[in-house]
Amino acid sequence: MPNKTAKPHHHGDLREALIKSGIQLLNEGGMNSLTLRKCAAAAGVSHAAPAHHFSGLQGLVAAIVDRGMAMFACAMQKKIDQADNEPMARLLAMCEGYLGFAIENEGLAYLMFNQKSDFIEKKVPGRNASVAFNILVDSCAPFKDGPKGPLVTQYAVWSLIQGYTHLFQMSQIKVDQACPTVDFSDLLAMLNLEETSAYRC
Amino acid sequence: MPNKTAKPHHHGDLREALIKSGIQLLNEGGMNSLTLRKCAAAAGVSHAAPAHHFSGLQGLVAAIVDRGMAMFACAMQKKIDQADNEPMARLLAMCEGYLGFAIENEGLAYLMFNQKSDFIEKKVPGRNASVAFNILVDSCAPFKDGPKGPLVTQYAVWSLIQGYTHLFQMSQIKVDQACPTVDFSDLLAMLNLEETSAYRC
DNA sequence: ACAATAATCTTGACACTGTCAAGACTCTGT
DNA sequence: ACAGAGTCTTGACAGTGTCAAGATTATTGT
Repeated sequence: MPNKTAKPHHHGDLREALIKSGIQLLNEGGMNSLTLRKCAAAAGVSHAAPAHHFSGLQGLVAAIVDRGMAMFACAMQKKIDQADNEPMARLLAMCEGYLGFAIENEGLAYLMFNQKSDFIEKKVPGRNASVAFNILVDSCAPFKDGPKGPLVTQYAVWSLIQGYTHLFQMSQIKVDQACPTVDFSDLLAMLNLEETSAYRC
Repeated sequence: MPNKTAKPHHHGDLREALIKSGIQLLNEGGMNSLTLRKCAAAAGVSHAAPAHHFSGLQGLVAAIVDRGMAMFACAMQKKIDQADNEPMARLLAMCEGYLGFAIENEGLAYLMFNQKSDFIEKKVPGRNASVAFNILVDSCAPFKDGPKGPLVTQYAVWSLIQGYTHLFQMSQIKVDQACPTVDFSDLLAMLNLEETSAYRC
């Protein structure tokens, strides 16, 4: 009879374990620490085992990105829910969730935000990526459309927060001691955002 | 006597050749195509030769980034020089140079923009990176400072163009057929930029 | 219940990578 | 001319992703 206390031949939930190991490796040692073999080792499994759950490294990355997107969406939504029920406060909260997630999950966020999306070619972005994207869209919805529709507002906010996050990650935004700190609310305040006359819900 | 037509033992300008090969590899096959051994092969030299010119792969990358920054600064300056002598036109031109460079040198730009800068720790960013950064600063100079000084304007513009470029590179901005194209001028127009009353030169 | 099949994991191999050490070649300055 | 510095080659090593073959376990059909 099989000894249940000893290591069983089947892991049980290797796929999940590999994703978790991968995220941990990412956040501990950055992009270059994410390795199929290290994930396998962390899960206590041989180096070729992951191949049966993901199509190579690319497959594992895709799964990790999808998982990350779920966490990302959660982080933003949580901030939004804590904010005042007022469009600008909620938009800022969304952005703070965006940045906060990137800071707290540096390696993971780097991986996520540097994935070429299949948005155009396959028209099928990851499920959780869509959830995250919709949070951004919804946060922008209460504001007046630009001359070319709502996309202008969305892209402006997205570009601004993504750029700020990116510069932050690349340590190009100095958190200086001398001059007053420039935080994201200062940048957001520079955007010409007008709320639509009527609150919709 | 040495036969000059045959391959000489000394390359002549290996350092330069490696940088050029590296940039070509980057723009042809993206980040994962940049390899010390491939650069060496492209320069017709053994796999360990590069070590005498750069401190490993990291050193080659640093040199390539520095070279890229020079090209980047050129691209922006060229656009600025072609623009009307008017602050907003020049700012937009700078941004178009920024984006244009990233599009024309996809792999190189990706590498450059994803390098963690030593701006804070070593206080010494690459020489050419400073040149490029100063072009951005100068382009923002004619506009009124935010409540916290000129940094707000700089970071707003930088974040916006960097974010837009990044999203573009990641194919997250759809160049759609149905809805009117959102280009960067639309986003820049959303920024609250007021020129200072007096033109300074 | 039991055999066939599928799923899961291991082992071993391969090509490719960066890096190092040792040595061979070539140029330069004196 | 010669010594030394600079430049490049060769060979080796540990990691890496990926594949193929096989061993082990779970599931399914009858």
